Parts: sequence; structure tokens; C-alpha cells
Amino acid sequence: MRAPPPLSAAPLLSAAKTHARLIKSGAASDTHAWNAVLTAYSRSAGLARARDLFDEIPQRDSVSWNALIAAHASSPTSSSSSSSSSSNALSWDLFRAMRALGLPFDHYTLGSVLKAVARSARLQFGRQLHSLVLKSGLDRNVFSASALVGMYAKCASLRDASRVFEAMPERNAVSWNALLAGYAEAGEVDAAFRLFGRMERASSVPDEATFASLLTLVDGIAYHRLMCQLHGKIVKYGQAKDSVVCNAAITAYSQCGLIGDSIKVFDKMEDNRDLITWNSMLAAYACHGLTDCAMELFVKMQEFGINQDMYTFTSVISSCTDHGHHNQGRILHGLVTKRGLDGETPVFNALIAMYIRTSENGMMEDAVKCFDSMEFRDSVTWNSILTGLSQNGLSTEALRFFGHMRSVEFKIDHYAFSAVLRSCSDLAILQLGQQIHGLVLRTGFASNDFVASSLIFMYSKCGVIDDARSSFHESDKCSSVSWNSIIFGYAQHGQARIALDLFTKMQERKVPPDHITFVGLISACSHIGLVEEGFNFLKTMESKYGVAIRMEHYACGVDLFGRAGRLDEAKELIDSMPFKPDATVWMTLLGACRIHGNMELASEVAKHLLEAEPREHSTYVLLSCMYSGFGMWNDRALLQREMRNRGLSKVPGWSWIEVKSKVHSFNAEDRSHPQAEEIYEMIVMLIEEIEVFSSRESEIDDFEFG
DNA sequence: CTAGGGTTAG
Repeated sequence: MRAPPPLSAAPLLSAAKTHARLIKSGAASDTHAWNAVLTAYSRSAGLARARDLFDEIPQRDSVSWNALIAAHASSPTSSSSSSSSSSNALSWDLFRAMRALGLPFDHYTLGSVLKAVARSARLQFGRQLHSLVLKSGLDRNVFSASALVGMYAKCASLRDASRVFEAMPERNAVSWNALLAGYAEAGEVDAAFRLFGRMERASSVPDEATFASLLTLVDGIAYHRLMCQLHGKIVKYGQAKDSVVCNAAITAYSQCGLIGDSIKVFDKMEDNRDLITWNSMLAAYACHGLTDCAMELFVKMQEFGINQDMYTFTSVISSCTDHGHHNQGRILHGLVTKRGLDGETPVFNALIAMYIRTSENGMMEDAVKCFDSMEFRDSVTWNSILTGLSQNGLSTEALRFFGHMRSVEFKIDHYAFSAVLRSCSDLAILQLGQQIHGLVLRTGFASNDFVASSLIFMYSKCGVIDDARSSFHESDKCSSVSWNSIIFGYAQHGQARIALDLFTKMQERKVPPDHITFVGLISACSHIGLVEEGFNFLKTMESKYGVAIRMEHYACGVDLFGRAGRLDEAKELIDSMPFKPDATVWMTLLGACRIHGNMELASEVAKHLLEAEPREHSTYVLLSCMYSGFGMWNDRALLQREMRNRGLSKVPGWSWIEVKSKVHSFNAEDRSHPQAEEIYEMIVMLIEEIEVFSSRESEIDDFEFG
């Protein structure tokens, strides 16, 4: 069970005294005094105590009912128990009971019921209350009208919220903030800041709630400038010391990459830190992968006697990023149980994600154990397991789990579709992928960029580039995600010109490219030998497009020169790198040495590789292959002995294809298939055809956009 | 007896 919330002793004590006096002195009719006790109890002793007291009041009036409804509408929430949803529902029931008794309601009543409706996002009830507000003329009351704005904003009906707001004869900061919070929640950055500008011009003074909402909009390094401007406004309106503003600022600074400023805000707070302050700082560390800082802060919180909650645990658990933190993760799991937080779905979702990240072998036992032990699972829970299976290459299990989800879960969303389609790609099972595509179309997820991206990936992997293109057309195309996939698809299919045209279209649509876009573009150029174009992307991606060059871009660049036989330039590129090249970069160069038969450079490169990753079997295989090509049998024998000494063996690669619901698999030089003769005959024919084709000039299709 | 705001997991 959960520890009860800390009670504020003084008001509770004096309320209890009044309560005792009321019972003893026979002042039963002093409803005013009873109501005061009711309010005090609901604030400091919890909902149950308030309900008991309500039953004791001899002559209940509207105020008694209002107080009880208000108590239900603001009782604390917990994801595990259904107490909040039921207490919200009870507010509504109490309101109906009150009216059935013929008691009049007022702006106090409606304010509370609207709050309860907003918290449970029951828009239909909210609309009924709206008509009551209008009928009773309370729409001119600033409390009722603001509560209405807040209700519509929380139910994500921003048009209604704004309509009520515009019709208000009188507004205060709460009215402005209610609408502003709606825009902030929906991520409507422009609308939110336009409203803020109006608020300033209307001489409404922005307060701490205004800035708390605005700060949540800061999301990514692109908001750096905006954050500076906001900081200026906060100082101007004297809100820089408010704890709620500071808490939001810690998160905002972290979001725009300025974790140092988050720490500064946190350090300055000292006297007015609350639980959310600590949780925000913890989340900032976790988000930046600063595991040690997060752990240290977590311990410090305990030393300060802070009552850690589910937010604390979800953050500190999510700071365990890799296998190195596996033990810390387990300890935290133990603490979760000890603190009685094992009923909290978000905490368990974080644990599942942690076990997936920190597992060494990509196995999912721990995560599945968590999943099995949970009482309340939400879509995040299901999707985490599915995504974990899919990302760890457990494709068959992912497909089976997806089937399970469909049979028990209420709704499959874009996360699930994206993951399961990815597994279809990995297995190259087109038929099942097409069936799931059908499901995607029926459920209306085809326009989602993530789903479309997986569809594009699947079709292009299965060689059906036209269907990949159709899926691209159906997507929203509003993020780089689907663009990247189609660019990759055409790059893999050797149609670099189309990939480059797509990049032009992407820019016309003002979709910002990211680091993955450039991997696609450079490798597209590499595949058809557009060396200068490819190198140009590498040279300008930082200066012209503001995308930082990463290791994989250098690997692409090495491939670009390497495939074209310009091995010296490939080597020069590696030498010019501002950071130490990793194994992939060297491996790319080694591959190029093999294609172009440069044994001298290959030996040099192999030295780097065997030093950096002595257990990588593919280095030995590539090198040994080259030795045979050059007839260097002694070197080959030495290398193979070395490989045996280190306990390494060649891991064969497999290919497979699905024909009429049967999967046929092959590995190199494999003649075990019953139709091997025919298959190899066909390969010879295909190779001839390819040679004829490539001797002609390649023709490029025109590409149309929708 | 009322209304708005800050922290979490894919």
C-alpha cells in the first residue's frame, strides 16, 4: 500500500476541535461552522474523512454540497487505483443528487463540476454543463466562464475553448492561462505566443501560471532563442523566483540542450525546492544520459528526506541507459517494490524499457517478467514489449506478440504498426506485411509518418519500390521520417537521381533534414558513382543545413570514394576526421581495398581494425579472401590460425525468400535446395541480363508528387 | 465552498 500524503497538522487539529465542539454543544444548526470543518477535512485529512463528515452534517445547504463536490474534483490522482476517475465521476453524481434535492447551484458548483469533467476529459458532460451555464446566465461570471474555457482546453476542444474565451465580458489571468495551457498542451507554439502577446497588450499581467505553460513549449535546441526571450519576460514580470516557474525552467533548459542552466536554476533554488523540482532535475539528467548525476541526485533526495514518488522512479530508472547500469536497474526495481510503487503503470513501463536497454544479449526475459506481473497495462506497456522484440531482431516473436495484442488489446496504434512492420521487413515476408498494410489502411494510420516510414522500408526491402512510393504519397510528409525512408529506398535501388530530386522537394516543403537524411543522400550518390555530388553534401551539411557530421557520414564518404576506386581520397578523408574513426569507417575502406585489389592499403587498414576490434570475424574473412585473391597463401594460413587461436569462426550470412507462403533459405555456395540446379541456372541468366543492362545507359523514371 | 500552472514510460 501507498504511504498516506503528509498531513498539515495545524489546520486539521483546529478543525477537529471545532468538530468536537459542534457535536457536544448541540450547535447542530450552525451549518456555516460544519461547512468550515468539511473544507478543512477535505484539504488536510483526505476524501474519505470529508465524506464521513458530510454525512454527519444535520442541515446540509448548497455550500456543504459545493464543498464536497470540490473535494472530489481536486482529490489527488494515482494511475494504479481508479480513485481519481471515480472521484471525478462522483462529482458529477453528487451534482445530480444535489439538483434532484432541489438545491440551487451557483458558480462555485459549476466551477468544481467542470474541473472534475475536465480531469476525466468527459466532453459530453462538459457540453451539458455548458448549456446549464448559458441557461443560468453564469456565462457572464468570470469563474464559471474560465472553468468552461479550462474544460474545453483539457478536452482538447480548442475551438470551443477559444469561442467561450472570446465571448467573455471580463477576463482575469486565470481565463488567459486556461486557454494558453490548452495551446501549450497541444503544442500549438504560434497560437500560444500570439495569445501571450495579446495578454500583454490587454494589460493582463502574466503570472507564474502563464510562464509555467509557456515554458513547456520549449522542445529542442531550435528553441534556444525563444528560451532566452522567455527568460527576459520572466525576469521582467518578477517571476524568476517562483518555484513552479523554476521547475518548468529546469525542464525547458534541459530540452533546449542547456543542462548547465538547468543545474544553475536548481542550485539557486535551495529554500523553495519541492518534489517536482527534484523530479525535474532528475528527468533532465536522465534525458541527457547522465546516469551518475541522476543516481547521485536520487540519493541526495533521500538524504533531504524528500518523499519520492512515481515520477522520481520513472526518471531515475530511465537514466539506466546500457548494460553497464544493469545492476543499478535491478536495485531500483527492488526499491520500487519496497516503496509500494509496483502498482504504478508508468514505473513498470520504465522498468520494462530499462531491462530491454540494459540486457546484454538482447533477450527479453526480465522485461517480459515485468509485463506478466503487471495488473494494469496501457498502450505504452504493450508497445514497449513489441518494440523491444522488433528492435532486438526477435521478429517471429514480435509477430506473435502483435497477434496477441490484437486479440486482447482495445486499440493498435502507430507505435505498434511501425514496430510490427519493421519485423516484417526484417523477415522479408511481404505477404504478411501487405495484410498488416490492409489493417493500417482500415484503421486510418497510413498517413502517420512513422507507420508510412516502416511501410516504405518494408516495400523497398522486398524490392517493390513502386509500393514504397505509394506509401510515401499517402503519408503526411511533415517530418523527415518518411522522407528519409523513401530516399533510402531509392538509394538502395540505385536510383540516386530520384533520391536527390526528393531532397529538393523536401526542402521546398520546408521539412528540415536530419543526420539520417544525409546518410541516405551520400549513400545514394555512392551507389551510382556521383562522387562530387556526394562529397558536396558531406562538405555542406553542417554549414548549409545545420546538421552535425557524425561518424556514419564519414563512413558514407569513405564508401563514396572507395567504390569509385579513389582510395587515396578515401584515406585522406579519414585522416581529416575531427574524431577518431571507428571500426565501421575502417571496414568500409577495407571493403573498397578488396574491390579494387589494393593489398598494400588493405594491410595498413587491417592493422587498425584488428587492433580496435580483434574479435570481429568479418575483418578476418575479408582479409583472408584478399590473400587468396593475390595467391598469398602463407599469409592466409597465418591469419586463419590466428582466428582459430582466438576462438573465432566465420559466421555465414543467410538469404531467404518467401514463395507461396513457404520460406526458402540459402547461404553462400549452398546447393542443398531441391531445386538448386534450376536456381543456379537462373542466376547465370540474371547475371548475363544485368551485364547487358548495365552496358546501356541507365534510364531514370520521372517522379511525380502528391 | 470556486476557476489556470510545473515532473514520467514507447
